[in-house]
Amino acid sequence: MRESEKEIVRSLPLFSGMAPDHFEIMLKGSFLQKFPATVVLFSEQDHTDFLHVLVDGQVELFANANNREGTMTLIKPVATFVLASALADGAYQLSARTLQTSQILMIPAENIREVMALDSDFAQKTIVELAECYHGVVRAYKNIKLRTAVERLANYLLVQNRRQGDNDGLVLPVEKRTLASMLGMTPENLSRAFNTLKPYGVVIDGAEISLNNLSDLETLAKPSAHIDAN
Amino acid sequence: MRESEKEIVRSLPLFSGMAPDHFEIMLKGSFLQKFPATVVLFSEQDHTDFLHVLVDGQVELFANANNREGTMTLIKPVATFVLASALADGAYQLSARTLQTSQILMIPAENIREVMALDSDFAQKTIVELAECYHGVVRAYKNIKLRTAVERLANYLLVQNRRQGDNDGLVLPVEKRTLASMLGMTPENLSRAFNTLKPYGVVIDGAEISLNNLSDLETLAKPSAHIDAN
DNA sequence: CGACGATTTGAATAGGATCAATGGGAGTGG
DNA sequence: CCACTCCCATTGATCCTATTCAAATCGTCG
Repeated sequence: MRESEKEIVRSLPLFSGMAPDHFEIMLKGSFLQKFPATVVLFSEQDHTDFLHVLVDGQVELFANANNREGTMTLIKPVATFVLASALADGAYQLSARTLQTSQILMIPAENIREVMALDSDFAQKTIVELAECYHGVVRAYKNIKLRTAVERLANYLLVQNRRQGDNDGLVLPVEKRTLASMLGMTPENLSRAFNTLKPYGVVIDGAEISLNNLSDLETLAKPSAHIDAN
Repeated sequence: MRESEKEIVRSLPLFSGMAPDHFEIMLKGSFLQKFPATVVLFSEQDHTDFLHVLVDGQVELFANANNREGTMTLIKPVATFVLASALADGAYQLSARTLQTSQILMIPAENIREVMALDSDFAQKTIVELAECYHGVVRAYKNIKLRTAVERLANYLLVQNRRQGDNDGLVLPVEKRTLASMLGMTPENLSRAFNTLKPYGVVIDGAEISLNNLSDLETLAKPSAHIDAN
């Protein structure tokens, strides 16, 4: 693993502020792996002893049941995933596939536990990270339970617009069918939802979306600090 | 706080095995409070510095958005709740109300952090508890995203049947309207879902449900170890 | 160019919500 | 003890949202 890659990992809030020797203990036995796009990394029923860090690329976490499949979340670099599984019983709860060529750092869960015992500051950060993962799922759960498909899309657009610099527009970071699955609808329904938003100033050109009437869109979306992420 | 009540709290996996003096540190400044039924304990936007332990009674966690309300989960004694909020930023993500007269122990979050630093075994248990909370929400999220209302009800009945001793029947632990909200449907739709399940051996008599054809019900429900809790 | 998959559109259907009305229990007060 | 009230639960009718199936269009890439 190159120094530059180490620095990328170290820049995560979870690892920043960690003593260098603790960081080295953690990386002992870790390995950085490169995967092509569209590869299934693991399945719900699998078992893991590694914390994963997506260093580069894009990963989709999804689940299957009753012959249906749904995207649960999208991971963008740099971020950890399956933290809870690695720290608890080791059972993945979700399947994962790469959406793009991706580099993933695998850290033995045992190392995490070892450093947590040595470094109570890191233990605290791990707790906070885990708590944030929890809140993330709670948000997603509220989103799908309390909003209609059009509302979910409208709020998604508002969040992306904010993240991409408040330029009254955004570029979709994933294919529309993946977005549809993440928002809990079919691709056909996503297409119709976009049409429904046209009167609210939403103009679609492939993956590029313009938002020409934010205030109307917000009136429809009713964004909530308790559901929508930053 | 009585010794008998302390023992109840101590019986939780999170606190069992904790050294007595650590347990006392944790309880310092804690208080046990009694609430009548139908009382809102806190709201989504509130802020907390306490871990809550439901010692007796029943509590519903719910959320509001767009003039809608939905039950997120039901807490039954003895269990902790809002662990993630207490340990992280202190923001509740959910509102809570009592469904019955309830006794709740409030433990200062600061105490938890203090004992975690002293006792790495407790820190590890806290992590595991938090990871299990996370997995619980992921299960709920998959449940609502991948199953229809009838399937969710069928699986709920199978889980309750198992929990209540595999006696081909069960007693609903909550009012049907609360169950409906928890399963993500209207009371009317729950009523119809029960009717849909009649051909599968489901007989309803108030809160008492008989399951007279488990194998057909399972065929419909397609229970999954990755969604349904134990 | 041709093939393949993603996206969009249309039509029909299903799942679920809403509105309205009725039945049924539990609790209250006379 | 009984009547009354209130809220929960059920049923019917209708509407709306979203899925399914089918077909056409668009884009990308070899």
